[in-house]
Amino acid sequence: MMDEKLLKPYDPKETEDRIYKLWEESGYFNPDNLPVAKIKNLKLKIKNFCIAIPPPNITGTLHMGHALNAVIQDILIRKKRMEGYKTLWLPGTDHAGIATQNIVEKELKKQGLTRHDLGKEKFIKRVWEWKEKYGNIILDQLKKLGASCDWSRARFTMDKEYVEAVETAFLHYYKKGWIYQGDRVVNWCKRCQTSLSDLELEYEETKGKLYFIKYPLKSQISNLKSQKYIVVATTRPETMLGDSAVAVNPKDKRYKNLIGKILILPIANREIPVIADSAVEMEFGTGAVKVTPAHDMLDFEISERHKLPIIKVINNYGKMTLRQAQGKQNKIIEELNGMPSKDAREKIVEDLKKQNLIEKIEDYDLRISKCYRCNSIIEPQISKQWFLKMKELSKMAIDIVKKGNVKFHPKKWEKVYFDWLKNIKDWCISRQIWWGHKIPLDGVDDVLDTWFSSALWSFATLGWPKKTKDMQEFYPTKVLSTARDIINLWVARMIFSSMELTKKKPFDKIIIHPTILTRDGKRMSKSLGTGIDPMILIEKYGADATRFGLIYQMMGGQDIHFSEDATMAGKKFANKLWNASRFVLMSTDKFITEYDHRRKNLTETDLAIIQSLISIKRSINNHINNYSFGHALHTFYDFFWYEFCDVYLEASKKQLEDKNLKENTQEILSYGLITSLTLLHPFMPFITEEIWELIPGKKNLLIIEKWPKL
RNA sequence: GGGCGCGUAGUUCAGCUGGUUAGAACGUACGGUUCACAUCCGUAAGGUCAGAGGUUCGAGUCCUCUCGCGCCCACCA
Repeated sequence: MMDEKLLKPYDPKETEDRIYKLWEESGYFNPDNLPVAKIKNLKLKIKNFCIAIPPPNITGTLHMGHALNAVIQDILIRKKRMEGYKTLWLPGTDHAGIATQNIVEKELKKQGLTRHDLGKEKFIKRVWEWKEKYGNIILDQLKKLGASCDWSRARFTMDKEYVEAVETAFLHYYKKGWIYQGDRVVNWCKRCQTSLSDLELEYEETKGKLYFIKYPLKSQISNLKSQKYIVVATTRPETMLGDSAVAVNPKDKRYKNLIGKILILPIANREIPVIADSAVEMEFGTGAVKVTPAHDMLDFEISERHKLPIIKVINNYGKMTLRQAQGKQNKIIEELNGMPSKDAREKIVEDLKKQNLIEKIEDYDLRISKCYRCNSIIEPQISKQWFLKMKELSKMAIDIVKKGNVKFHPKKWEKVYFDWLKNIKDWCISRQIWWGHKIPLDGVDDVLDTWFSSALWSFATLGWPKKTKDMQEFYPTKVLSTARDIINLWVARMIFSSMELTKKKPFDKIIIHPTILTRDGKRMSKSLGTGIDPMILIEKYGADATRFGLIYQMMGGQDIHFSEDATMAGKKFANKLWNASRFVLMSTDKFITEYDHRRKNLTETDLAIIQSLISIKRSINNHINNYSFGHALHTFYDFFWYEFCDVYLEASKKQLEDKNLKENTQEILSYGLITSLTLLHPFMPFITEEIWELIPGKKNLLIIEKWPKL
């Protein structure tokens, strides 16, 4: 008897939630419930396969990149589960320090409140409320996509056990002497009121000016009578009040006789020395650089070498603070004090012009740094921060990839990784925000860089530092699939954290997936309105079609110029599959998973389709193993539509009427359909499982059906 | 300043280690379809493979240069 369902066209909306529930109730997302986990025979070595999801930030909802990444991981997981591995996909979310704090602050602002109005305790409570809401939305969205994660193991980077892991890691480094506190010039965000690491900056090219300023010599030099001053070039004249020297390159002949001489710093009227330091580029500007240790990283390093005083002239809010700056009290200094640094620049330049101390002003293209979370301009600023020594850690991270024990796919991304690690500076791990892991030392208000905790993700989620069964079974994990923009921010740090803390690598392979751009190749962005919401695609076309659309366009490592047409094609394809299945199920009630093609009495058409099936099984299997998901899906699509449907199904109509051919034809139809559903399941899990439900004679859910024999 | 990637039909892309008249999808045009599917089937038009030079019996595929587009990194103030 035909199932009533088969009379209607395929409806993803009616199907998907029901099928997902079926999976959840089966318990098979949890590796401990899989048939393989019940095997008692000790001789059989159970193979494990684990992926820890890159935890989405709780700042909002999933975007297309998350969706693509989730589908990639789900394909790998579903295939391995069908291959009989004890398979775990561990889900979770990230507290995302600054990003989340900012977004909750924005919410408060709508009510006219700041975080200071609430106070720390109440504010943090608010953030937890936000987390409850959005953390769950994200997990629900992953479910909508069909992600077969073990939700019973879901983790959050600030849950109780995770806090323990973070503290253990910190203390481990601390005891080793790798964590130290010190005054350094760091990237300071005036809005977020915190330090940021170099990786947390974004850069913007802007048109600026290069100011050439004359710094007069205190005394005339006998053999160089014409020399009355040194000209320095700067893009930031307002910082000059904090200068404590002018530096030149020791090899620079132009300034040879001036090294050690004293200059009078204009406006401040302070005496500063001319020093020699090889960090100075002779070719740039005039070859003489003003040294402002409190507001420039290079200058700070120079000042350490030369033991120069550090004079802070801009405060944490970007305003001039000139108590230390002046030599002699003067009117201009008084006026400048408290002024925003931007205004101070104009005022200073104006005054220098009056004194005839500006030689020239040139147009200059410069690159300004901005906060990656709030887009404010960064103010390099001296402050007391915590640092983690990178020397040993970066070496470990380099070695394990060099040896080939951790592999990038595509391989070219190794270079990005190596280049960063080779020139790495110590990691500033403290942040002056409220939302995050507290630095475990008494009396410290700072929190840890959010990436410090993310760096522990692959093992903290499995129970580290405890010696859990999960750590034994699933660590190291097998694959990390992620976006290229966090190779250093996250992947590299995960690798060295793991090498040091667990003495094992965190994963074998790193898949760097394509970035999803708009059809015109622009960045998808919410604020520009160029983004596409994967949930809307699911609503319109269904989750299978959405998955299809993403993967179908994922050819090679090339970025995807996303076109909704592919999603629409996915919906059409789902319908094609549905109708073809209807036809097969109306024509036969056999259940054939393997077919002996050496059997006689086959028509040419029979032979051709059987040979195609053999070849696509192999091809799809290889493509998935090589992470060529797009190619795998194209292979399946072409086979199923143009060979199985257009050719074989059409031919079968006549063959079914022929008594001598009928049985064979039925068997081949069944074998073809069952093989197809199995191969397609990792890509389009809902519809394949739904059709599977209708197949007479099936024993399991498709989710644990055996992957076809090659 | 350094690095990476891309430029193939109107559009989005395949084309692996160089080898027969360069492929697909979508779009377009025309035709068909009561028999699983109009979310269908069939037919057709469309490309000096960015440009120049080179290696080769043979290059979209390898090398060099040029042009165009995109991305990343860097302490030239």
